[in-house]
Amino acid sequence: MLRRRGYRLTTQRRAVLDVIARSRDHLTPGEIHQQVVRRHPGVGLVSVYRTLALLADMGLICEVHVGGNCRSYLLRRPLGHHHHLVCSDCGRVVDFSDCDLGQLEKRLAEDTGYEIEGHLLEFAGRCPDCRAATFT
Amino acid sequence: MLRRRGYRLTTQRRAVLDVIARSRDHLTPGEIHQQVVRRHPGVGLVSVYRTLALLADMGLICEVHVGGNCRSYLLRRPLGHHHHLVCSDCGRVVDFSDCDLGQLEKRLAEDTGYEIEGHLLEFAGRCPDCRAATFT
DNA sequence: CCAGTTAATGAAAATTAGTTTCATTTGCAG
DNA sequence: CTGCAAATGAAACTAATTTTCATTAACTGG
Ligand SMILES: [Mn+2]
Ligand SMILES: [Mn+2]
Ligand SMILES: [Zn+2]
Ligand SMILES: [Zn+2]
Repeated sequence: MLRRRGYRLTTQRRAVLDVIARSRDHLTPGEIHQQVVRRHPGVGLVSVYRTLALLADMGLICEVHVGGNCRSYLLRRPLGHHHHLVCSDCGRVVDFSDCDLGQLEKRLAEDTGYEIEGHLLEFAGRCPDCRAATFT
Repeated sequence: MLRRRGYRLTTQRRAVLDVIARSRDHLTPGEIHQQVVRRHPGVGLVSVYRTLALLADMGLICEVHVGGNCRSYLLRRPLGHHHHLVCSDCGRVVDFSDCDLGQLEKRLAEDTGYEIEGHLLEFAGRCPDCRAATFT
């Protein structure tokens, strides 16, 4: 796949991909680097970052948004359970409450054996203002 | 609300909350600090961080998970559009593909005027293994 | 209102994460 | 093979976040 897009197939890229493919967990760049170095000492953390950017860009790896790593906050307007629709251009946020995921949640719980505790749902899009601005 | 939970109502906490409440955007700790300092010079960035942690903990503010700030990756197993169910204990990830949000997406688009481009959906829960481990 | 207690703060250092630069290496097309 | 551009690693650099600790100030009880 890398080749097909004109990227070179280097040992470091192989190694990073190998670690990610082997693991069932999600790993941070640091963790990936640690594992890479075991077999390939000398591989730099920089290359791990570069490879991850590349792979994410190509859609070969997924990001997981667990926990409070993401730092961007706003007031909780409706105080209860709700979700966000965020403008990908200006960042404006609209809240909404009806997500109706109970059906899906129940099925997932049955299929996987997980005891589901909650969910994160966010839509991204372009707000009316930003859309208008484009056609000016 | 702070008082009710036994926390002191300090000027810095007021200030942070005030900035967040005023703004319609989501703000990073740094941005919040900048605005706080305008009216209250001398307030430390540290306090902003501490206050944010507190408020998030109490559920008074929302996090927004936009963009690639979160660094945790795993191989994209099903290559197409899909979502994650993450164990909140050990981090194990299950992929699933049927999210059926078209209905909601359409309604949101109509109600808000946003041109919706995509969504992020993640469930959190405890995997069978971790659940079993509890009852040992 | 006042003093005492103790949670909360700010300065500074320490840690951690991520990016940039640049000389050197290496994959790969020819 | 050879040559060259892409990719790498070391190191410096920037930015974000946490820890430590002496000082301050919010609240409690009188
Ligand atoms: Mn919200
Ligand atoms: Mn996935
Ligand atoms: Zn917008
Ligand atoms: Zn688990």
